[in-house]
Amino acid sequence: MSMTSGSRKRRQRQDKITLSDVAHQAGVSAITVSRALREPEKVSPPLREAILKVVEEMGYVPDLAARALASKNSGLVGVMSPGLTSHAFLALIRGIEDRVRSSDLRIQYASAETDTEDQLRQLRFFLSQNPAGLIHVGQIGDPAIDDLLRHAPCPVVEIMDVSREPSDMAIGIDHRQAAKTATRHLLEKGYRRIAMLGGAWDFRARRRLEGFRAVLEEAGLFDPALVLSIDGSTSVGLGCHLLDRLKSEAPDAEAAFCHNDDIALGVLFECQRRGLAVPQDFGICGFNDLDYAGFAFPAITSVRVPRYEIGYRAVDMIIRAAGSDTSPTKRVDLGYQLVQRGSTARTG
Amino acid sequence: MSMTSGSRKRRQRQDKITLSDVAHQAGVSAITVSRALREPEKVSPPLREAILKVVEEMGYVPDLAARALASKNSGLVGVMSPGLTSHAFLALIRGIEDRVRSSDLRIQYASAETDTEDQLRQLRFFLSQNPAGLIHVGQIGDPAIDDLLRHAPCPVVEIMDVSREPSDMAIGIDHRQAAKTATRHLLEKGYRRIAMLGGAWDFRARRRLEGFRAVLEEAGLFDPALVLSIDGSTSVGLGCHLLDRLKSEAPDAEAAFCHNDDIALGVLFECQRRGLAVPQDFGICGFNDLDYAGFAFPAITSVRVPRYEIGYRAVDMIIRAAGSDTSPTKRVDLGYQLVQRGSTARTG
DNA sequence: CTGTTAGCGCGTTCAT
DNA sequence: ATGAACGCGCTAACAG
Repeated sequence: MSMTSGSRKRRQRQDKITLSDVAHQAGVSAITVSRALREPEKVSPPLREAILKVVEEMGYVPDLAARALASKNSGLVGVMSPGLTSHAFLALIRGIEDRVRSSDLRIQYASAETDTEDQLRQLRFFLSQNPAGLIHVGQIGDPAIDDLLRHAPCPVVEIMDVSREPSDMAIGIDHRQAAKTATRHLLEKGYRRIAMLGGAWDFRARRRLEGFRAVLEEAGLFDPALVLSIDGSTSVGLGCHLLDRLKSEAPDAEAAFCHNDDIALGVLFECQRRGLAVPQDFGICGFNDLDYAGFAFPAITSVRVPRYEIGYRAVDMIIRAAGSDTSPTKRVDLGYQLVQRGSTARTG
Repeated sequence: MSMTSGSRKRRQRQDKITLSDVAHQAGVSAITVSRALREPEKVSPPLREAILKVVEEMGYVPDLAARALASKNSGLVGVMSPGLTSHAFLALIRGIEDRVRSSDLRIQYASAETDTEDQLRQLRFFLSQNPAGLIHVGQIGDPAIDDLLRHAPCPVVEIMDVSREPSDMAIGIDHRQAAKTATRHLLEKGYRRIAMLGGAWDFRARRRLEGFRAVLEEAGLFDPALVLSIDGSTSVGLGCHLLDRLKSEAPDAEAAFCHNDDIALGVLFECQRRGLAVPQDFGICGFNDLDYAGFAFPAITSVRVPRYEIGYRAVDMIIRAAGSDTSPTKRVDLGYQLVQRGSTARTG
């Protein structure tokens, strides 16, 4: 046909249109075009319209690198977490994007691995872009990461858990308390040999284990043999595997507080496979209250975490922190909610 | 205590360390430090080490905006898709990140909404950063988006489906063929009244519908009343809802080819709730083969898509396209695999 | 192998 | 309300 797409593209790269191209065409100076774009109210209406028309015609697109360099303001907010792509973060990301849409900020995600080295790599990478803010899924305990966050030259919001003093700001829930509520619920339903099944023991999972353990110890029912997990990421398959292990190591186990809903779902399937009736023979409580929890059969009791709101307000906190000098709220606990469903609805 | 974190941070922003700070300290010129960092082999070993030591001591971090501006090379690859956070893209993102790790590229994700306007917004945003490449989950049909991609001044890889001529390059599978295979499988298992249950009819879903329809029409079994969907994103809950509707509108329906595994799982749950035996009374085939498909009870038949490899090789294609002038492979079909499991294992 | 010069495209500052 | 000069931090191109 015509020339290859490759050469066409290469050519285009050369004729990049700059601010002064537009200015020249419109018969004004570059700075006026710049203002017409960023601070329209500072340019007289007729001129403004004329400029915007030229911008449109020429297909001018501002160069964000140049803008960031000149203004020392990248407008970039970095969001970082291991396993950011997990189902549980979907609502979080929606919240973030919704809040960002009406601002001039932009978001960049980094789905780091769980190891410290990779997280540091990603953090440094954000820092090299003069970020306007950082959102970090507190998963820490690592002093090197803490240190980097504490010295970051921008607002930092640690999200999901608020049970400890944040480097800068934090928003989320108290995972220790949430676990207590869930565990008490299982006790109230008459379960006694209660297990905790989970995956990687990140910071939040450890907090939940603390809550779980505290409640059961108070009741004189805690048994470390009922706490099962393996390293690595959680999955439905892992839930199946853990129930298997649990029932072979402790056949009398009669309920499980699960690390998340994926695990809970796996446990449910494995119960079905083994002919264990849920909730009569075995009770299941998940965590996060993902969309499917309410639709499983039986529906899965879970702990609802306000993930959308956490994301929305995390961005909000960054905007506020950048805006005013008055020190804003540093720690926000949004609370959780135990959603009781069929998987723990044992009667008698 | 001491001063607030806010003022501390503000101070830090001022003492940003630049290349010439390091150069001064090390007693060399700025460009030499720059080279020591980017092209170490061009600097004599002793000098290089001395410089890197100073870099380390001063905590110098390169400014990517300045680098991008000066070199006209941002090294940024934009990944864009509606619903990027869905469970199905987890493996894709892993593949992308794994390939990128050994390169000097960096990834930025944009999880656009499904509407054209938002997608255009995100695309323009990428383009304003001089991207080194674009990865787009072909979901199109929209001429405005096609046009933007075609004229992008960088390599563009459309991923997931390869059933049509790409703007630039494409890698994925043929969704039409995949649907044919799945539908034939249901026929072979003896199902006759076969439904297609889905969510948003994006490009790939439409392709699958074509394949589904072609096979059933050939068998004289296609019935438009058995194609059910609603607008909006898919979910387990939607799967439940659709089975409900299906059984009330067409009580004799005996199998479903589902838009994805989420829908399939919802259908499975709803069957359980209704006391419909799977696979005897009702057969279920999903799509994607997410991790849980193999662990459900019964395990769910699904179509495995090589998502990890698609991500990995998409980045690879961008790197190759940027590297050589020889025009590389434009369209790569990675193939799919029907994974037969219990949910369609009807005997007789 | 190392340094000098020049400028990437834009926004800030200060003038008009 | 508009513009001129300058520099952000870095690297390309050339020089030595």
